Amino acid sequence: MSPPDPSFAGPSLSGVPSGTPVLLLHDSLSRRTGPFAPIDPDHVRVYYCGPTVYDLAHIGNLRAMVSADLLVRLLRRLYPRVTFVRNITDVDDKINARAAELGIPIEVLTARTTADFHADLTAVGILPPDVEPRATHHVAEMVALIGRLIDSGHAYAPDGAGAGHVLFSVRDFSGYGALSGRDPDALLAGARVEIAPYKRDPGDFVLWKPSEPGLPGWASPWGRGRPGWHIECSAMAHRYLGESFDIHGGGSDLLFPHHENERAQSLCGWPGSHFANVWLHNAMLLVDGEKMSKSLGNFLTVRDVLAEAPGEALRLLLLGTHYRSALNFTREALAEAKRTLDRFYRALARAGSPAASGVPPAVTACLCQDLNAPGAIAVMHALADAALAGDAGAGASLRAAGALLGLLGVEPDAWFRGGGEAEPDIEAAISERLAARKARDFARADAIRADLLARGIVLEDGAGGTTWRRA
RNA sequence: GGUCCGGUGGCAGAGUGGUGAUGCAGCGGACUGCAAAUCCGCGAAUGUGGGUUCGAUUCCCGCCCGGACCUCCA
Repeated sequence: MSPPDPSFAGPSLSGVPSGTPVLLLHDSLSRRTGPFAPIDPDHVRVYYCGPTVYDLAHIGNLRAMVSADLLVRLLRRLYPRVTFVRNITDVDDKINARAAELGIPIEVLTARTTADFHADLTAVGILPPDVEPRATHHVAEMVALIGRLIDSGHAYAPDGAGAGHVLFSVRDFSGYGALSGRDPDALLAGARVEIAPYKRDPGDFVLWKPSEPGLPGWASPWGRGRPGWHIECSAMAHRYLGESFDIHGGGSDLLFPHHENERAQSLCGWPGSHFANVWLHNAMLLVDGEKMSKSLGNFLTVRDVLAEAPGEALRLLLLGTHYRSALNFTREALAEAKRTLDRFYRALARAGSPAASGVPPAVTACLCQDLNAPGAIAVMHALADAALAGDAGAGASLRAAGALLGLLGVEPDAWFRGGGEAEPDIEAAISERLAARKARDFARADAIRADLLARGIVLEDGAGGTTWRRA
């Protein structure tokens, strides 16, 4: 069976210039995969939920970020302008608790965690968003939105025991539950709903709550307080992307309640708007078959993994499973991803430094099929085969394909030899081994090779002499 | 219990109403002093029972199994 034909241009719609593939995306709201039609084809607008900055990012968090990065990279190739907004949640009870636990100011914790987050994302080739709003910088917008919701009867500020709170009334939004496929009545049966006596309905959720002295708080019409979790995304998405925008994404665990509530707030706050036209949700990442989460304590941080393998290998591993399928992380798969990159870089080295190439249509076509990155990687394998056989053009195509996927960004030499101990020592050992081989002292030659291997250096005897690389 | 998603070779993992990609592993061979890398070749899969169809891995229903969500979560 032959690999996908690299000349295949993919599906196209009439009226669209031939050769321009149509992007198909799976929308969580409609539960269908269909053509993506931007509100403004000249300016695509995307919002993704970013991290709550109280702890190091784990590789499950990273999966959502890589999924978003792939989407945005593809959109930038297909459309002239893309605005990608990804927030930082820097006001949250977990943050307050962690800062108190560590005995450090909240601002120190959030600043440090944000910096760590950025470093981790950079290490796996994730490009920064166009706007990265922080919740604490947008409290005014949240207060304004809450005011609109109260004025329109979608939210209420209870008296008595609930004084200082503002709650969203799920009963006053007929579309509640549509995104997550839930019947509002059925939700009431949920045992984990916090039953507060001041709620009109057990499903009502907090928009604003009073803040104790010593904890972050802002003045508001309802007294000093702090925002609930969901309101920030509604407020910030509106500020930077408008009432209606194209794509909203995040992990599938955010579908309910977070995204359901965001949607309710925004649709009620700006009647007639659509909020997000398409909802994208990536499936969970598992470790040893179990969902990894901060609450379960079984999580691997991005740093844990980067200590074992290059960031690019982790990225390839994450891209190797379609974003809507569960991904079970294993060390074996991480090692395999690293070896795959070895082969790709070997192919690039073999192909030399040819002129720049466009992204192979087959790669774009795969990605346009609801971000089928595994399919795109399969095409890259075929290109690597051709490049290894001496096809310089295939090498250029491989590099271009890698660029679209955020891979193969360094030179082969840096990939194989970057970092580590000084090279003169290695070269000297190779010279000594060469002399031994010429003298047919293979025991000595093999001892030198074994010694280098123990230090992480692999020797390869080729027609052009002996080369080395780091294992 | 409710809602949703999924079960593809030893493993990972795509696509598809008409004899099932790709990678890893395995086996045989070439090359090599031996390796490494590379190349050639080989074997290997659609959970289960029905239905629709000329034909189902694909569409529909039941069953079994797994996962996610059901107000901390990416």
